[in-house]
Amino acid sequence: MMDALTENAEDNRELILKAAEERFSQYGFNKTTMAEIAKDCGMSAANLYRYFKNKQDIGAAFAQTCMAERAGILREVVRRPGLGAAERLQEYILAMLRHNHQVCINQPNINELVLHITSERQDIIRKKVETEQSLIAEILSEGNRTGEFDVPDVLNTAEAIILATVKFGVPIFVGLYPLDEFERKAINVVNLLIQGLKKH
Amino acid sequence: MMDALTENAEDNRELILKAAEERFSQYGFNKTTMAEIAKDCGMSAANLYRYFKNKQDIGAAFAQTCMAERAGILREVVRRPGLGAAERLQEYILAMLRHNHQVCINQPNINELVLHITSERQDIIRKKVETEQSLIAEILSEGNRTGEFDVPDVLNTAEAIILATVKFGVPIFVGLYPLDEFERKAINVVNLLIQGLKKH
DNA sequence: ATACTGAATATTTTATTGATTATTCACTAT
DNA sequence: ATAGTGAATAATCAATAAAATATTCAGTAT
Repeated sequence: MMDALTENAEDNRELILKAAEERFSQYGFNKTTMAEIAKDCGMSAANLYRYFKNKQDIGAAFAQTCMAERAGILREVVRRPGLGAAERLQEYILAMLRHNHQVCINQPNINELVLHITSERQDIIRKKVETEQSLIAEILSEGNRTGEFDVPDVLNTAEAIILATVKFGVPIFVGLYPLDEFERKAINVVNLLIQGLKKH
Repeated sequence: MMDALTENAEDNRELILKAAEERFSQYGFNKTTMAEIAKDCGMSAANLYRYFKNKQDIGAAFAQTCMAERAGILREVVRRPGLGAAERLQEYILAMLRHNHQVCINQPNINELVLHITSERQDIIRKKVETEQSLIAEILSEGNRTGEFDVPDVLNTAEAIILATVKFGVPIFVGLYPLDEFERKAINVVNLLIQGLKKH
């Protein structure tokens, strides 16, 4: 899979990533050194470069893990049984808002890392948006199927919903209002959107 | 009006503000000194403090001018004759997007200043949001009156529309896509919102 | 009193340097 | 060949000093 590395190479990547994640979340990206990560793995700093191009790439891998965790939480809402489409969309946005809030408040180091890395790795953002677009598309399709919604272009509409709810999923806005006010605002927006999605 | 200052005090404020605006837009906020502004006005730096509490307050006054200019552009759309409510809302958002874009591209210094000042002067932001909320409320009320819309809570809905279109009016997002793609996205979002506002 | 100034002080920015850290490389071991 | 190292180099950070700038103040003029 990785070009010139054999069998346990992937294991080594995992090992390094685990050590790095530990350090990153405890002390932040800038304050953990390659030497520290290497020591945690029982190897030399130079050897890290056999598995990752540079420190930023280790950060990027971690950022992707974080994105995947967020996607997992959102996917749970999409798959959760017993919700109507409108209800599900609202739960989805609220879950996003709460998770975003949590990470920013409780894991500022991680958040800072993700922010820093993604500012130079647009591809990670693109992939994240793509994933979340398809999750919302799933909700919309379900709504179409049950007759609750009437959405002609599911993907395009999913994109519009992401755009319209940017304020609830992006870290920079987190401090702006207390969580409960934020939830109120999110519900307002979602209700407006749902009005536009419904079959009339 | 200003507490202890007489007649031409207001004129002096204007003079200072004009000089400052010139410098700020040409060289940026940080790179213009109080001494320079003072020299442009033919007075000493110390004397500036009779008219403004400090440099930041001069910047804040300028920022408010910029906000007022933006509000003026948006107000023109709200008052423009011969538009349906839905059409007007779309024109409003597009005008906001284009103006935002313009300022960020053509006057980066000004934009930087506004960004910097408003980060420490939440009151200016609050006032801006309030103004724009009432402008959108005007559009919604008109839509209600003509029967095009059916919006029970005009102010609340105006707030939701502002939230949902944040991405088109806030400088940080400007570089994200080329203008025409941005317009396409904005139209998508507005159409979705309009669906939700319409009388059915 | 109001309007203003030059000089004094306080704060911020910039430049410089030394130390830390990331990254590369020549080399050893298997 | 692959996996690894220590040492060299390059890039970045942190501490500090020097310079520039914001702000205050004591005092002059009207």
